[in-house]
Amino acid sequence: MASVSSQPQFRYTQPPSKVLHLRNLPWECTEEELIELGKPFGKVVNTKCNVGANKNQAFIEFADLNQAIAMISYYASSSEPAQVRGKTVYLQYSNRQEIVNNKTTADVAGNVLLVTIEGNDARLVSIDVLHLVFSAFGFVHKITTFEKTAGFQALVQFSDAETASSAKNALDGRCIPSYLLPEQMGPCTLRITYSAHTDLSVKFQSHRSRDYTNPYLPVAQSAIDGSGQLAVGVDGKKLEPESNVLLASIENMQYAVTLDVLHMVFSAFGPVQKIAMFDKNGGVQALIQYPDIQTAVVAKESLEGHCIYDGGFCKLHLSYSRHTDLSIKVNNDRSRDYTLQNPAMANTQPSILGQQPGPATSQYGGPGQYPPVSGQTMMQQPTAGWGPVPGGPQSMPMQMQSNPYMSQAPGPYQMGPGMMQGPSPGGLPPHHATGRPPYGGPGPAQ
DNA sequence: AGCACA
Repeated sequence: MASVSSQPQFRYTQPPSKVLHLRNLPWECTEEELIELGKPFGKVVNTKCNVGANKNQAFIEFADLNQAIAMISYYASSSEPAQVRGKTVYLQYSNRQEIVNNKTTADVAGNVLLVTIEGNDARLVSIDVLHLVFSAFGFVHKITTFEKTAGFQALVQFSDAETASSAKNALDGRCIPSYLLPEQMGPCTLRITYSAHTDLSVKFQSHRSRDYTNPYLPVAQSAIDGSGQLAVGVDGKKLEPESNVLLASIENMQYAVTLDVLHMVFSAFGPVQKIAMFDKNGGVQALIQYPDIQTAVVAKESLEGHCIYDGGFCKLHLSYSRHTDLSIKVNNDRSRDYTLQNPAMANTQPSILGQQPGPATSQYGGPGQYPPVSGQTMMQQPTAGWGPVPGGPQSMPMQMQSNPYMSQAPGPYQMGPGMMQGPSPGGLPPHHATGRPPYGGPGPAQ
């Protein structure tokens, strides 16, 4: 009755192979257990575990066919079945002749994790947020971040593979909690595999790499803040990947935000060297380049979360760019290099706008001062001035300055150092604290 | 308990 012409379905009909197929394995059987099982019969040259939908199958490949035959023969006549952790394992010849591509480093557990951050804003995830997230599982020794075709990735080094495994198991496929991210950011999913690395090489503390084990490691220039202090701490406390280039995204852009508007807004804090605008994720973003980091820091601290126009319109979100020098190919309505037409102005010459073509010329065609940062000045904008953001993080320093109630307080000096950078040698005076216009120093240019 | 695409 039984036809012998059909595909072999029973183990007795499988032709011998040096690859054995195992089933009914315990959950997450390890390679070591498979090797132990096969070792009495010959040399195990390859294995693959966690095969199949239930992850309870595996393959063992012997160096020689006779070794596979020996194992099958033994258990075919043995009163004791093959077992792993006390669980009976069923063996048969595999219908494959070799195990393909098994255990190539990537899924061998190690102390270093390769983390891919997925999401539109993945590259805005700071190394500090990553540190915070992974520190929940144990001491994080080092983190490096980098950009690959796979996206924004990080290597996270733990003491040992056990700690790394617990972090991987808990975090793989999960999103970074939104409260750790800037509010406009979309979800960021973590994809985690083991890295083949065991010890990362971190030469500097910087916005893209950290060594939390070495307090004496030199700090990269890009990670030093305006007061010359470390913006990074080996304890991971106060950390900002500061840059002289700001990335601005504009939320709720009910009104057109032009290059000139941005230039005026950001010039309040110092000379703007370059601006590049572009569309991203259906919104508008811009990169604004200052000559130095401290100016960018002040601008970011002052403007973050605030709106260009009253009513919550055109809310600014600022982060530090990884750029340090923008490449402006052409001056147009989306990008401009303000240093080209008058190189001197980057340091001293405030009358930028008067030399620019375009509609903004009329705004500051006169005295050539950087616009003082006050509500009044901002009100010159088409519809409104700077408005406090409803429910925003804090009120604007410049509004505090013009607030009559504030005059009773001992001035802006009560504001913590976090609100603005203190004057540093050759740096930007805290204009919105003192009431002086920025760059109103000796010999204001006319 | 019955053959893998990472």
